[in-house]
Amino acid sequence: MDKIVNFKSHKRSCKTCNLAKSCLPLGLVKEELDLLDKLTQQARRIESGSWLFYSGQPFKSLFAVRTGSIKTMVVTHDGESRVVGFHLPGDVLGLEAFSRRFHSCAAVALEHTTVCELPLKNLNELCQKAPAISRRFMALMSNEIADKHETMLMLGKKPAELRVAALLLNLSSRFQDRGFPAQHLRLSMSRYDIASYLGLAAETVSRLLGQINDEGIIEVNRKSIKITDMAHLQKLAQI
Amino acid sequence: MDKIVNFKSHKRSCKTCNLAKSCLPLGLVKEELDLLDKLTQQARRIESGSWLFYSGQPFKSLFAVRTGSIKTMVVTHDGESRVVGFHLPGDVLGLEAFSRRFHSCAAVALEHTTVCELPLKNLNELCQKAPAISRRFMALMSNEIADKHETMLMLGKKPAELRVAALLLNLSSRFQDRGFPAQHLRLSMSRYDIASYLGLAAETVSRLLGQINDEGIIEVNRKSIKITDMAHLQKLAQI
DNA sequence: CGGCCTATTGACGCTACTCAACATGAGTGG
DNA sequence: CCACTCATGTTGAGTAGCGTCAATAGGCCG
Repeated sequence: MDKIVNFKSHKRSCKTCNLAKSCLPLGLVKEELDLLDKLTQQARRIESGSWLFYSGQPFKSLFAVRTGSIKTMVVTHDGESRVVGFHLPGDVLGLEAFSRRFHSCAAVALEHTTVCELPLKNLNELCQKAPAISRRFMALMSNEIADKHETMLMLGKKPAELRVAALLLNLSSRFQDRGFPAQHLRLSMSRYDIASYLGLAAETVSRLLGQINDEGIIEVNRKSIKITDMAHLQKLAQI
Repeated sequence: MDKIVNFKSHKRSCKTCNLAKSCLPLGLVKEELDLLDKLTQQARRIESGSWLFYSGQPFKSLFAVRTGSIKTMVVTHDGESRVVGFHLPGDVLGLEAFSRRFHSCAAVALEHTTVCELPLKNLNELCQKAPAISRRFMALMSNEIADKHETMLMLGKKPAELRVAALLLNLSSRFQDRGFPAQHLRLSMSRYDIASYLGLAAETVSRLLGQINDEGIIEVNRKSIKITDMAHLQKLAQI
């Protein structure tokens, strides 16, 4: 019951990676994947709590999560930071830096994590050679914009219980997309991270997880969440 | 004092449009602009309050605001809607639909507005012919992601006064980018729109505008805002 | 001039924050 | 293996900020 979810993708090539259906390679043909493989660097390991990139750092590479998970956060002027996203295997990071040439958020590993690195240097010519890859990038970015819209919707004045329920469902469905049971989650992020992401206090998150637990909808045990009444949870999240 | 700001760009070509420095054409060379011009359709007029596109509509075109202003909003399952963005001349709309092939938000004119239309149909080959245009799209999207991060930061647990001050400053600087005085704003959106965007109640927005007015930092008169103490306003917004 | 929509202002209540104490688990060293 | 420490999570009490409801005022249109 400890490590319910354990993303694995030992393959070194995009062509054979089992995350290909959600990651960059989606929809690309063999020739394009070959180009992509040539560019992709050896996987990089990141310890829990250490940075993949930080806010203000020059934009050198894109990253794709291979195993583990990562949070992205923006830092306010007074030094405090807010979580703006949780990223699972197959997710691509760094897209927000294309225009400004430096990262406008920081990425921190939530656990032992490995990522694939795509140096920007060769990315431009890659896009030129294979327009499909270019379109794939646009699709990823456009998805991210739509995602942020969803989140903004939630952050604006929705009751706290709804927010927590919505996050659980979001993670659940993303786990499922990656081939894992939708009913069992292992939250790699802390209550503080969740609170920051949802615009709540950590105490409130803790209280509400307890409350939803008491209502018999989920079973909470620290990082482990078991969804026992999916329909009811969806009702809480107004889905 | 009524129509302080009145964006004008009568030219029909991207090459001569006075918004080119903030709009799509930014950074493109003559040949690329010619391609863009060939694609761009006759400007379209939209009455105040009517739709440019709505949520769920098939993705057929991108739009660039020429004159006027537009709000984008997402609709929740229970029918209520939230504003996710305000768009001024030179802003490009519809980028969130690239991936899903349908619009995930709705766009509504806040006043008499004209837009340039770029049909998706020819967009793909355009990107292939001129990779710089493709890169420009990516830059616009990446900017939008970074922008949404900023907004999410604000929506998460910032005091109401800070949110209002931050929005005023955001609009002010965007007006200035377009060659208009930073001190005079004409808000084309209603208090309800502002409230929805900031995750507040309309009454709260009204109260806080009044409060900031009483503090001698701005002069509010319905839609017209005059910023009299910029430094103080920036302090309120913690910038 | 009259009706309508938007904005303002006031009173009240509730949600979620803050501060604080406490519990629990993970990691460490003896 | 156990005791200790520290980080993380839980629980409780009190409170402030903002939302809700309601009434009123002001501008804009026909």
